[in-house]
Amino acid sequence: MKLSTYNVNGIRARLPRLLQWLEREKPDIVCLQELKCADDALPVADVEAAGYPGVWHGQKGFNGVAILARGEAPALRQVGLPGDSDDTHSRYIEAEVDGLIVGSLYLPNGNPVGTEKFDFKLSWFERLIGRAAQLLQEERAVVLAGDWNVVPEDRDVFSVQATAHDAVTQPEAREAWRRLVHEGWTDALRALHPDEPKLYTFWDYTAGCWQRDLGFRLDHLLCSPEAADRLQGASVDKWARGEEKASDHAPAWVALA
DNA sequence: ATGGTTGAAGATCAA
Repeated sequence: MKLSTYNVNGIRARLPRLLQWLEREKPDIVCLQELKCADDALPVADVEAAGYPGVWHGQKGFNGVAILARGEAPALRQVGLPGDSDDTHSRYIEAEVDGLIVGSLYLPNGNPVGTEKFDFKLSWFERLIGRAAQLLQEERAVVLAGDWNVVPEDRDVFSVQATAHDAVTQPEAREAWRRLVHEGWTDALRALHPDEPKLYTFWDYTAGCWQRDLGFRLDHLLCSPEAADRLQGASVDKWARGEEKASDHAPAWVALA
């Protein structure tokens, strides 16, 4: 079973690329982020026609997450994270597919540091950690996949110096990430590629970053112990970033037994 | 030269 996560950066603008990627890679389960599209404007019929029914949590303008499954509709478990009645962002959706619990998440970017946006990032992260703890208590196979907007370690970004003031490298965000991982989650990409320096999943559109391979590792798949026991592979579909009209993120995936 | 690009919205914001 192959589970992929893909920040599409606008599903309507990206639909041809998304359908091309689904056809080529044939993932069994797909977590999408940054739909940037209201629920009533989502290209649900096109995605279903490609063989992927899904559960969707759209939002006009920005955010938006979904979970797709090949051939069978995911069973929706939860939309949004509890704990903040003022949070109107569509950044979390959770479903069950073929016995696997799947969360698709888009953690707030948090730039610029020192603003309420960064505070929101950290508070949202705490709410996610709370949900993750509940999931671990179920002692089932769970994968939390998405755009975490966190660079876990210095080696996961092209330049520490150039990104020193970016919200994705801040110590507070990394501390939250480590605290979550240490609860018992496996960072699948890093676990299966412990010595690979460039596990990048995002390359900025500007300044020729893609052409020069100046990337970030921002998209992660965290596996519960029951899912980690089934880990057979994990990688990045880097080719997708090089296509015409590509998202600035590449899909990342895990293969589970 | 404080640069560069993209998407969605709408005359900017978020990334």
